Formats: sequence, C-alpha cells, structure tokens
Amino acid sequence: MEPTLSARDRSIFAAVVEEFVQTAEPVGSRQLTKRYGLGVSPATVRNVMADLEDLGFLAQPHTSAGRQPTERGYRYYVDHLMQAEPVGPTERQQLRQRLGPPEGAGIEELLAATCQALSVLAHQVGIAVAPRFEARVFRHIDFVRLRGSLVLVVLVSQSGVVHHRPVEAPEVEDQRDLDQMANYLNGLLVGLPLSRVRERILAEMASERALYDRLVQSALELGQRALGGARGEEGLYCGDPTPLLDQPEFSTAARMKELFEAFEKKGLLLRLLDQAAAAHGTRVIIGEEQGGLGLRGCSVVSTTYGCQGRVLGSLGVIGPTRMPYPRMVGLVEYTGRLLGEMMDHL
Amino acid sequence: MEPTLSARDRSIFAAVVEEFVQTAEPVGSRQLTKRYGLGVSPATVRNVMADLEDLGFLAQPHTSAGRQPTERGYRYYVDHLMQAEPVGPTERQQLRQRLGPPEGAGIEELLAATCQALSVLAHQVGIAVAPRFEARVFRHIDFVRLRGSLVLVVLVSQSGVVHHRPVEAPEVEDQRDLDQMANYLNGLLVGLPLSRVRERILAEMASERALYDRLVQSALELGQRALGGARGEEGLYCGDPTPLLDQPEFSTAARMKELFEAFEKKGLLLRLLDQAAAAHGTRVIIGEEQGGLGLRGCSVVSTTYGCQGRVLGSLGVIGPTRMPYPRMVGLVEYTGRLLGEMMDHL
DNA sequence: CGCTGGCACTCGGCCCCTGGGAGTGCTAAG
DNA sequence: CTTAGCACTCCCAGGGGCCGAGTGCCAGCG
Repeated sequence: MEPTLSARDRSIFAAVVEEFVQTAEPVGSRQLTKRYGLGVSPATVRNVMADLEDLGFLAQPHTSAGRQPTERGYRYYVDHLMQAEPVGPTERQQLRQRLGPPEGAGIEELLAATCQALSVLAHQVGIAVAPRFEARVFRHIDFVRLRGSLVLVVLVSQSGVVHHRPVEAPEVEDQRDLDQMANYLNGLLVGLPLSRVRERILAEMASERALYDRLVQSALELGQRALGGARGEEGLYCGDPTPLLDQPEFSTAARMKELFEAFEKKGLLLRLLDQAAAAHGTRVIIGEEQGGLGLRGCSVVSTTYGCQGRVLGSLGVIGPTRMPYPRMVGLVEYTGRLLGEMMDHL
Repeated sequence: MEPTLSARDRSIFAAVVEEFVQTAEPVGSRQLTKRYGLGVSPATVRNVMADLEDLGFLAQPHTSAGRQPTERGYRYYVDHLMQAEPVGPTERQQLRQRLGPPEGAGIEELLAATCQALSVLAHQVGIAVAPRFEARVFRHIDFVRLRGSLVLVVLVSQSGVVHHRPVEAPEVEDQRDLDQMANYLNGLLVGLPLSRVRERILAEMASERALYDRLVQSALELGQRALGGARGEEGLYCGDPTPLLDQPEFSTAARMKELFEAFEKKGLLLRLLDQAAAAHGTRVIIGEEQGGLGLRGCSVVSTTYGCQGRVLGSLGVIGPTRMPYPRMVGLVEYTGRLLGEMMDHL
C-alpha cells in the first residue's frame, strides 16, 4: 500500500510538510529550495512535487498555487518520516510547575491542570479523561441521609475519585442503619475493581446471610442501585480552547463556530479518547480518520497514562491537522509520563 | 437625572428598541411608521428621533443611517418602559421537562440542566451558581485513607453537594481511627452552617476534651485543614454558548474570539453572579455596566433562586445587549422559581 | 537519462470605481 | 405642530483591471 520514496523525495516531502506547518501557506518550489538547502533547483522540486501529488501526498488548493500536504500525506509523514521531539528544559520545568502543587489537589484538579498546561504549551486544546469507571478500584462507600427518603450515596475509589448520587431509599429510616449498611458493604467490597463489584453483590444477595438479615439485604440493594447509571460526559477534562482561535484555519467565523459546536459534544470526544485509552501508547488521528466527529480539519495526538504499569486513562491535544506533530507527540508523551508520576505520588 | 418623555416619545422609543432587537439593523423612520401604526408621518418620527438622540437614548452608527438604542437607552427601556413577559405554556412545559427527571440527579446535575435549558430556550448562554460554600449546612464528613499518609476528606452538605479533597494526615494510621474521628466531628457539627463550622472547631480545640484526647485533637485539626482553601471557579455552571454565535453581533471572527476568551474567565462571571445573589431579586446589567468583564456588547439578566425563602444562589442569561429584555426577564424569573421548587422537592 | 533554466499561462487577491438604495436634515407649506 | 418634498450623505455590492506567485512544459546541458 505505502509506496517507497527515494531519499530525495522524502526530504523534499518532509520539507514541504514542515514549511507548511510553519507558515500555513501553500509551499512553492522556489521558496522551498531557498529556505531548505536541498541542493537541487526549483524545477526539480517541481517535478518531485508533481510525483508526490500523483501519490496523493500533496495537493494544491487551486491551479497555480503552491502545494500543501493532504491528510494521507500527513499520515505518511507521521508514520515514516518524523521522530518525536524531546521536550526542552524550559518546558519541562513549566509543566512540572503547573502540575506541581498537590496542595489539597485531588485527581480532578490534577487532570484539569494537565489539560490547561497542554493547552498553553501546545497552543492547542489539551484534553484528558479520568480513569474509567470500571477500571477503578473500590475503596469506600458511604450513605448519607439528606431529607425524607433521599439518601446520598458517596463512592470513593482507590485513586481518590469521588462519585456521588442521590437515591431514594424509603425502606431505611435511621442514619445509624445506613452507617451499618455502609460498613458492611465496605468490608465486602474493598479492593475490588468496580467492574466486579456488581457480580459480587449479586452473589452475596443469594447467600444465606442476605436472606435472613433485612439490613444486609437493603445494603446490597442500595449498593446495586448506587452503581447503576452510566456516566455521561463525566471524566472528560478539556483545556482552554481559545489558543486554537489564533490558528489561521479558524480565522473565519464559520470555522470557529463549527469548532465550538464540535467541542460542545463532549460525548464524542470522550469516546474518541476512551478508545485511545484501550490501546496503550501514543496515537495520532489525522483529520477525517476520526470519523464524523465534526472536528473537520483537526487532528488528535493522544497517549495513555497510568501508574505502576497499569493504564488508567488517556490525554492528548486537539488541534488543526496542520500541527507540528513531532513536537506534539513529544509533548504529549512527556506530559503523560509526568502525569503518571504525579499520580504515583498522590 | 432621567428626563421625562411624552407618551408619544415613549411609544416611538419603545418601537425603535423592539424593532432593533428584532432585526439588528438600524431603524429608519419610514420603516417604523409602516410596521408600527404610530399614526404620525416619518418626518415627525425623524424629529422625535433626533430629540431622543440628543438625550443619548439613540445613536446612528454613521450619518444617514437609521438609529439604534444606546446602552443608556436600553437602561431607560428596561427601567421604565418594558414589562416582564409571561412565559408561554409550551416553554413552561419544556422547562419542566428539562429540569424534570430527578432520577439519580443531584444538585449539580440540576443546575447544569437549568443552564442548558436556559441556553436553548433563550438562544443565549444560561449560567447559574450553586449555593455558596458558606451558605451551606454541614451534614456529614468522612475520612478515607487512600495510600500512605494521604487521606481523602469527603464533605456533604445538607442539600447534597459533595466536596472533597485529599489531605496529608501522617499522624493517623488506622482507618478505624479515621472513622471514629469522622463520627466525632459529625456529632459536633451536624446542622451547622459551614460559615460557622470553623469557629466551632476552634472553640472545641480549646476545650478539655481536645487537650487530653489525641484522637479528638487530630480530628479537629484534620477538619480544619479540610475546610481551608477557597475553591476558585467551583460552583459556576454554564450552558452551551454556541447559540450566541448565531447572533449577528458575533458573526465576525474577532468578536467571536473575544466572546470565548471572556467566557474562559470563569472567575469574573462567578463574581458577577455572586454579587447578584447578594441582592435578592432580578437584575439587568447592560453593556459596560459590568465593568471590565471583557463581555463587550453583552448584557446579563439574572435573578436569585432559593428554597423556603432563603436565597441560595443565582442564575441568568448572558447575551448581546440587543436582546429581548421582556422575554428574558420573564424567562429567567420563571426558571428561577422553578429551580427553587425543584430544590424543595430534592 | 536526469537535472536545470526559461517561458508562457493560470489564477486568486487587491484596489479602485461606480451605481443603487436607504435614510437623514432642512425648509416651506398646511 | 405636523407633513411633504428635496438635496445630500454614506454604505455596500458588483465589476474590471492589475500584480504576483506559482505551475507545467520544453529544450538544452552534463
């Protein structure tokens, strides 16, 4: 499928990509030979460019304009030509500082800070997803009577993520009973991955103990109800999108509007990143590859983070397809490692 | 300060405002007499308009264009000419439906749904602030050991808002001790407004009991630490801002960018609404009256909500200064009442 | 055989100009 | 005080022409 290019073709192609990424203008042959010491004449470059266009790697927005990479071209560049760029010391320091102060900061704040840092450093939109619900480990449950028969269920995972929802529990009157129920469930479930909590509850429900102890029975029922219900957009963090507005691809009102409308659909973003989290490692999604996400002309660079070897979630940046991929990959990967490190400490 | 206008002046002025709000185009004298049966000729209208311009209520964007209201003009209109428009039955139903399903929904979800509903119905941006931290009532505290000396403090208020943060607590080793400490604090603080929790803890610290019981002492210290640290933007909810993009005032890229940059400054929005919450009742802030908020050309209509007579927070809409104020005031007030009602039920 | 210089051609962007339309202010008459 | 008429102003959209950047192709050279 992928054609093989000569060394010269590749260096010219890489030059076109890099020049275009920098200037956002179609790249002409003359300009290219001037700025990159390619050692060949513009005419030669033109011939090569014509070949690259035939291959579908370059395109011209209109006749008699320079060339710019196609999405397929970026894909080739990302897969075969580029190398992740190491993050400079200044930026490392900035990142550490931004993610740094764990003063009263939980995972949520850490993830939000990470997105924000990515937004600023990348001049794109940083995004991150919290550890998936099912991947978390049960740590603690609590029932708090609010009013009437309304009980607030508070669920804490091992990593410190708190989840809560109100539930109707008309059968239990006393807060002390609720405390006992929570106690019982805590003993039963602590250390279990949330994905297996449900089956454990079901198993327990069938046991003798549940059949004879009304309180145990209520506890199990309440626990089950508390776990139900998928989280919609929960767990998605998104940095400040305004740096994107400085990119020329979003300089028109129509494109800007499209962009923001796409960003409102958090569910789609979440799915995109969640799916990236399944894979372990860095992914680059270029333009239309995302499918009908509405992020026309955008790419996503994402990677996974985790601690102690386990993948917890993913993070990345979204920006125009014309982005400095080597820098972005380097930045996202470094940030991912840093985030994992922070979580280890947390 | 406010000049008195004749009945005719007022009806012409109101017509100009309403026409401009609808069309977003400067209003001419001929057009006005045609669409509103004013019973006078265009020339008369021109004379009146010239007077209104002298008063600072109208302005023309350039010579030989129609007139549009100034911010001062809107202020006069809002204060003296308009009446809140009752919300139609269809919209009432829509609102109820959107705020309706309390299925596993806490206050957070309710507020988010409210903003979203306002955004959609008003074609502007709905915003809301949750009950202020200090106004809430202590209901429950819990300490959960996460790892090492890290303890997660979970704080539940009477209305079901959950607040949590990790805290270092090297002095307590055992989860059972933590439970006891939480128990003790719960007994001590339940039903107290959060604003008075701190003093209560300080008072207790000086008591005999604290001096001799290590656990009690730790509990009080931990409780104090858990309450410290103001949260920046927490409690602000914001609906989908994209409907605003359809308004002609934001049709240019530059204005759009300004708008989104202003919306990123959540702190400013929060302050604006918080300050509105202090007053009890509906407020209309027109254009520059907000001060350097960066929301140039925008107005805010806000009101307070609460249950059982107490003001809990505020909500409102942000939109272009050229907005249908009667409708907005009606909508925001109705939504505020509805929200209070929902919270009563919750 | 591949590279290079030259040349004609193409096309988008910018500036200028012009005509049309909407609206005003002024004045004089009812 | 109101109204009709009129001259004036100004914005805006559309058309034409110029300029520059860049291409494709061809012939010549190493």
